[in-house]
Amino acid sequence: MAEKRYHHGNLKECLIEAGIDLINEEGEKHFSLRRVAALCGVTNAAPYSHFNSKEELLNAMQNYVTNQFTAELKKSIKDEDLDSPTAIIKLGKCYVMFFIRNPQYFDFLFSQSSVRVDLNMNDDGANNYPPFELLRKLTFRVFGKMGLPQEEIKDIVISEWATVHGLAAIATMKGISYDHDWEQKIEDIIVHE
Amino acid sequence: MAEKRYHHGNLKECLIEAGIDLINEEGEKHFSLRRVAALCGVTNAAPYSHFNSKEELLNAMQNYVTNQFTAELKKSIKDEDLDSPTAIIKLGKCYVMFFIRNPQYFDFLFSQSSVRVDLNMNDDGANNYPPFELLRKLTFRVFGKMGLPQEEIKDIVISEWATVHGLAAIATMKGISYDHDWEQKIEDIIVHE
DNA sequence: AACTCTATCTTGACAGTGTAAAGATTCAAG
DNA sequence: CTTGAATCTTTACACTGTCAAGATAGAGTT
Repeated sequence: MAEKRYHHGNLKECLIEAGIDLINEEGEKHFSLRRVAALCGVTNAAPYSHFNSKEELLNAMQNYVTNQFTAELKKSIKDEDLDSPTAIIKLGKCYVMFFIRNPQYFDFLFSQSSVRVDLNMNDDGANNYPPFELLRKLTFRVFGKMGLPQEEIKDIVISEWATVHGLAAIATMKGISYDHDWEQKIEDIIVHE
Repeated sequence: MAEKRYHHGNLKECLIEAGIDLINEEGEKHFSLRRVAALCGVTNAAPYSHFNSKEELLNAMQNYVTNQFTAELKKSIKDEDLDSPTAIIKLGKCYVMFFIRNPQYFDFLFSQSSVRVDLNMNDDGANNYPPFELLRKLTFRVFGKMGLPQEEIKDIVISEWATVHGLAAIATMKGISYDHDWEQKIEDIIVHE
């Protein structure tokens, strides 16, 4: 039982994590600034010392989850041969399975999200959405080695992202019934391209 | 100037259409029952004569838009040869372009939506999400004629849906920059499979 | 034509929300 | 020890979804 102090000491991070917990347990619908504040043992307006609005806290929470997502994606290709197509398949499978394991996160991350991506792929992709950037770099590496022209690879990148993102969207829809093993089926579908 | 009558006469439909207008103009964020009621020239609690909750009105609005979406999809393959793969491409292109023309609708229809789909495709698909059902029937028709086994066609259906749904999701993200012609690119990507 | 029933809309209230302003408390630097 | 900045509380306001009670109007019956 932590003693009740005037200064919380770690409120900013506590708000972010409590907010994510709240979304996991009750859904974004029942999320509110005041409830998150209460969960951290703090009053109404305390969050405004760290965030200028509810939306800013939600953005911070999205970044937190996105970092977690990106870390898992990176780990999924850690021991793979980065010049082989199997790495792309591993990455795509991880993309979908992350949201099958955490269905709440899909809507949370992508509905009214601040994902930034240059689909023209002209610049260095520095401020692109990190999961997309992982997929983009890996795909250019693999298909570049195979001698495919840049423009064709661009189409492949978009196609790959659409496939895995679409599969994640479908798999996490609330009214979906599916008896089979997603992990297996996803691999079949990705490989089949 | 409609005279101010106690009974609106057409409130239910008026609420649905005014609600959709509100979402188109200000986004789901600023949608509220009271504002929609005001737009229809009616007070706070009037909507409760036609809907038991805010969520019920939102569902009705989603159905309204989904019907519009389904009608456009049907029209897109009206003059096509339903045994040819080109029909599938037309349908898929229409799926994506609908949301590129109406970006607000993607989040509105699919975030926390009540889409119902049996991906096992065992029953007759009677209460499946209509746009999916269009794609499913058409695909079984085309690839059935080509002699492909049922299980393989099932995978193709899911893959097709994931692709067009994913493309729509990506194309309607707020932070996406893309200089080329979506309609052309989408066709390339769908055909390439 | 008068009456009644029912669907529809209004009024007023309540708890919960995001947010702003003003004040209280603590901590760290000088 | 003092002072200033950072952090948290208190209070207040407008807005929200929802409910209960009452007002109104139209449709059907007699």
